[in-house]
Amino acid sequence: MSKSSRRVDTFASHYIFLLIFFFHSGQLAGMDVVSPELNSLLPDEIMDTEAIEDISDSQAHGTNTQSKTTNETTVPMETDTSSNVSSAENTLVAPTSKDSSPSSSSAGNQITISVSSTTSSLPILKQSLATSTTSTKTTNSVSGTTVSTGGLKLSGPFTISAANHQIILNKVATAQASEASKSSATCHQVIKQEGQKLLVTAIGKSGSPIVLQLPNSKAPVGQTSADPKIQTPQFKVVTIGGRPELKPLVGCTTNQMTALQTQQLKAVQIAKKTPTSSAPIKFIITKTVNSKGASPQSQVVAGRVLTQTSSVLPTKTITLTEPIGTSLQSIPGKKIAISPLKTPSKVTVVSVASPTSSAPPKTVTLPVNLALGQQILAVQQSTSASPVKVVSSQATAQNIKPVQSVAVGGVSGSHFKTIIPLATQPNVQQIQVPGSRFHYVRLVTATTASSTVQPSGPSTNSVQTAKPMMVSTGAVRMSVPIVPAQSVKQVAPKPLTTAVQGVSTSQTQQRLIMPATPLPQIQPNFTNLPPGTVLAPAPGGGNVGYAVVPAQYVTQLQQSPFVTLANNSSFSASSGVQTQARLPVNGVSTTESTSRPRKPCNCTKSQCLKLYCDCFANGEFCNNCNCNNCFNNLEHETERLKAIKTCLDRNPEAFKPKIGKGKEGESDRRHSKGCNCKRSGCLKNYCECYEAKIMCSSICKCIGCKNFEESPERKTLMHLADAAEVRVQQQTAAKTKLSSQISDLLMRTTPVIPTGGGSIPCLELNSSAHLFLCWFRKLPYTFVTKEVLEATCECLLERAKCSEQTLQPQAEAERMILEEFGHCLMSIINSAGKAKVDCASINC
DNA sequence: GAGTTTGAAACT
DNA sequence: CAGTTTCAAACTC
Repeated sequence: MSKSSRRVDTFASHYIFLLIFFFHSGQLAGMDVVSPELNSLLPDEIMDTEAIEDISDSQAHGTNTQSKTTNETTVPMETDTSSNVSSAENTLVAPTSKDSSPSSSSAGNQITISVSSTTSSLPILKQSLATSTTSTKTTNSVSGTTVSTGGLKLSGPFTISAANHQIILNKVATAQASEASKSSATCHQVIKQEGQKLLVTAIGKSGSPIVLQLPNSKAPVGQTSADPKIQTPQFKVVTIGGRPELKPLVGCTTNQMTALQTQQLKAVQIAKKTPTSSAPIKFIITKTVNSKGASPQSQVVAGRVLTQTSSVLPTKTITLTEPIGTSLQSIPGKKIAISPLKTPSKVTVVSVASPTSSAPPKTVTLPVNLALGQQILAVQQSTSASPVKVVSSQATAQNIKPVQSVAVGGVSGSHFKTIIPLATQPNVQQIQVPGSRFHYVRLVTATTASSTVQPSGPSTNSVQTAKPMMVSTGAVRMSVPIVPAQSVKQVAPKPLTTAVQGVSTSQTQQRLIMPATPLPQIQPNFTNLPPGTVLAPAPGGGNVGYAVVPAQYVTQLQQSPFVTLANNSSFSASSGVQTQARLPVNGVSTTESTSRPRKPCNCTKSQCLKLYCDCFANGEFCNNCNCNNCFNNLEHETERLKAIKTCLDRNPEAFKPKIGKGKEGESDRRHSKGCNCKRSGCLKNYCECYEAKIMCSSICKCIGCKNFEESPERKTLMHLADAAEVRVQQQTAAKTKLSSQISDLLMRTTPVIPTGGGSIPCLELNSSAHLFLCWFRKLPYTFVTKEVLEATCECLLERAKCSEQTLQPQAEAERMILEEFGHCLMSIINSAGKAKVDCASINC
């Protein structure tokens, strides 16, 4: 188990944020804007009954706490702001690749920031880097830094608070948009590639956009000037609801790397080597949240206080590699503590290091995967004015379509910038909650077609799950049950034709959640959504949407190199996914996926959009099912969303697990509603309680229930079931043993052809004799009876004695024995053939 | 595999 | 909320 994995087990309260930016090279322009409505659709809290219960109150209290949590080092929650930076293993890997491979060429624009549990090779940001102090009590945070190594620079108001075990990407500080536009390029966060691709995000109160700039191949790396003029007309930068009251950006200059910064970078590298404290770093990426009634400068995620980074903080440079097919995940307007994990969440920015970059790649652990061309989300409001600049050093020219960035401010006061892709290529931004059974996928559908496929960066992120986490955003609390000690790996080594990358699948459950299409009327109560939900894009449902996508689906997308979105304006992968249901759920945890195999449904009339359908009820897409007229797929996302809404309207807890914890003193597991059995005695699988292998409880309304502890019928059934199970096991074991014995016997009976002379000539058979012997064994035993064998052996022994008495040489003796053996066999064969003929004649 | 039984979900 | 209908899984033959 990796170091990080152990940490996961140790630090269940640490959250890992995985932000994945999907960026298709051809789709750099294909950025989607997340509308406020969509943001409103984002679950304020995702709660699981068990998870909530599992979440001790101690953690629950910390969710809203802010600055005071800084001193709570003992609490493994996000409130823990222990200043031990060394422990923080947040690596931001920004490899820049010049990979000109066809697949990569398109992907070249991708910048992936992924949470990686692997700490080995990645540089670590240490607390030492974060020398700045935030306005809040939170300390040891680095914000508004520009991280650049080599060609790519990531500069902007992101805060890395190693001390808090948090890495926060801050949106641009409150600088007004106009100022931002006018301000020096440093204030803009521009991703510019070859001068054609510019992604601008105006996240945060400040109007200053965050620009990920892919530097022109010819352009010197590190050139981060975000001159709006330079921004090609291909990109429209729209500031999003910058607040006038926001503080001006400070330290926007990203191009300049102060000596202090350099030292910090070094410190980071050093930090990697230094043993870290046990406390994991929590990485939190939050979009600006409406600060109604709340301090705009501080945000609490999962009990942790996210504070604005002070502008004083020196900028950090993070090298980012471009073509990383990953998705940035963030829920705009919502704070998400994605990983409740105890494990230190690492955020790895995986980039293909461009050979041109002289500077060695710097890694900053960030729980985020960034893919250029994707939305930049989850930016915490920060007082720091320093923008984040991301410059890709990709030298390969890429066809990038114009991108519009649209200001989406004004919703609940939340301010965030989003990038609107003009390409229709759907992008999936996967939000991974490591260790949790949830998969959050943000689907961004481009409006323009872009067929290029980007291979996902060979980044592997493994994160182990921990206990259920609770995340609070402002007044919102989100708790996510997490499968204990399950490792979540993100493997995107394969070049994928789809934009989906960075799959994590430790899930044991897959549940659905959100509408993929901007359906304002559909606002499911995510609180009631079952665990294992996945947010995914809806193919036909508009530009941007959140779809509830089974994690399996995501996995399939990632794993399947055959899924292609090319030339498809819609998310055609859905069909492909469905047809690929047999693919392993994920390459990582196949066992898990098989641990809970879902039966294929057989729905015929419900279109799999009612709770009759188990797939739908479990928030899963139908996969390899036998259903007819199935609408439980991405192709019918609209209908599906409506159905979800209908179900939730009818029963807000429709998608909650039915089996939850019972009252105190009762069994740990009980049916949430109880059964209503009348004729089955609750001893058949008709009964949901019995099916769940739990006894009926007081809330059941069953008649003639026999599913209680002392029930003799139940005991009998249990015994029978146990006996049957034992019998099956025994049979299986017997079969296995028999097979092994047969194999072993065959191996033993196979004569060994000696290489040298043997003392027993008759056993030394040449290859011909060996083959003959094999054939002999295949003779019907009726012809090779014991008597026949004895007679044969006697003949052979007699021949051997004769040879021995006549003092014949060994070779001659062997020959004589073999001849005798041949005679014997011929006799047997003749007898067999004769018998066969006789039998045939009789049958005739 | 077809038909029956069963109980949850959906409907009224 | 109760009664009825619909539905698909579980079960039986």
